[in-house]
Amino acid sequence: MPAAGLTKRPATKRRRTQAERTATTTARLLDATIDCLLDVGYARTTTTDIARRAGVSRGAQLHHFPTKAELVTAALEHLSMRRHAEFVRAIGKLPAGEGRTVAAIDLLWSILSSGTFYAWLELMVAARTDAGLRRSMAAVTERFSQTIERTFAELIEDPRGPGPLSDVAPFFAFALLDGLALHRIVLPDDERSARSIDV
Amino acid sequence: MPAAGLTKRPATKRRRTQAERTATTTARLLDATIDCLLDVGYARTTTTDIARRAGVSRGAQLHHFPTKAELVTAALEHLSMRRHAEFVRAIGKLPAGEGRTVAAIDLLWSILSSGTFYAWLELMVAARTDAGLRRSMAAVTERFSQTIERTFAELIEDPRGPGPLSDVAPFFAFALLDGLALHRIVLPDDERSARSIDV
DNA sequence: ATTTACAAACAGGCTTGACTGTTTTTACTT
DNA sequence: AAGTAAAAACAGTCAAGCCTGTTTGTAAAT
Repeated sequence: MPAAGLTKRPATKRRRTQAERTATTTARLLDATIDCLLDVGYARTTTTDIARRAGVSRGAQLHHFPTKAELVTAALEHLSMRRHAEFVRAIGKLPAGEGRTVAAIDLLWSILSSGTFYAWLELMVAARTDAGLRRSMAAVTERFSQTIERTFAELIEDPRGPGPLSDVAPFFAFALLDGLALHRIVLPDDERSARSIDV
Repeated sequence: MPAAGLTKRPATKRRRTQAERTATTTARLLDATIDCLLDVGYARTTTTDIARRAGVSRGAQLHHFPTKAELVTAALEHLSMRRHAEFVRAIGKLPAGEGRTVAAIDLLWSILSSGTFYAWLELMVAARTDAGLRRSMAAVTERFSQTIERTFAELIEDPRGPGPLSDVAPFFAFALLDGLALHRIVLPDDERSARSIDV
């Protein structure tokens, strides 16, 4: 075995390991894919454009993601991670007081209003007519929802124990907020009063 | 001038008037457009495919709708009509009793679950990244919502008069149902219990 | 006679994935 | 420890196919 320092890190040239190279290239591609979804929507998202935005050659792109479907699926996972990270990060900032439920809803709303929601929406709608994508989507969404709901459940349990409604409440809240975010595409921000009615 | 009977209707040959021809052709094109949106989604909807489904030649299509944008916009109007017609038709079947509110919500839900909702959704999402389409969409959606809300308002006014919440209630209900319909893309029908919580 | 509806071929542009070649990293051998 | 073979990452070009909108031509209605 050679000196560890030489094979792993020549110090002067800093040659990157394969895993590192793969990681950066794929990350750039996935970020670019999501950016593309946000900017031009799924319909006009092209692999060429993605590669250009990522600053990655077409060859490299096709090497890591042979088909567009694989790229999109991977981007979906990536997106889910991002949404989850956003959520977890924001959770930490929650006030410990009693108005936590309202704060949590507001928090959820701010996340849903952010770009990642619309990227998710683009994929969601595309999934409706794409069986393969729909399967991936269902799995990812399922995991994401469970995580969020679990967090919510342990966050809120003050009011009279687990009633018959407490299990549908998160689902309810999610649907409502998603619906509001959906309408916001064509509506400027008004009627936010509807937001204050919750749980 | 020839005999009126001849110009208008030769009886034996039944030559169709220009207006009739236009009407049938455009109707077929618009229906085909919506079918296409439902089947393959906005991303894979092509004008060629629409013409093929409609059984209309490409030339005829381009004659009536010079560009894809015009076709889609027209289809949007057409779709709005259809949704409204569905709603009005269903309204007539409402029981006159006291449980009308719940019945109305159920009604709304059945409409939103139907195909027209998903066609609307496809256009909605596409509109997010298409300024022109978004304008049309906003106008149509606005009109549609107003009609529905007005109907709802005169339908329900039993509980303690117009409170501060009564104006946002329809908006609230719409957002909730849209959100539920959205989730239904990847989820089979469960948690419909959330539906029974309303107004 | 003129306008409108319909038909069909076509050109230009764009997208996807295949293909060929080059550089960098890892694994293996001695 | 060094050298070499294999594998992986990367680069760029290309062809086939598709989509949109144009153009040219024909039939029917006013």
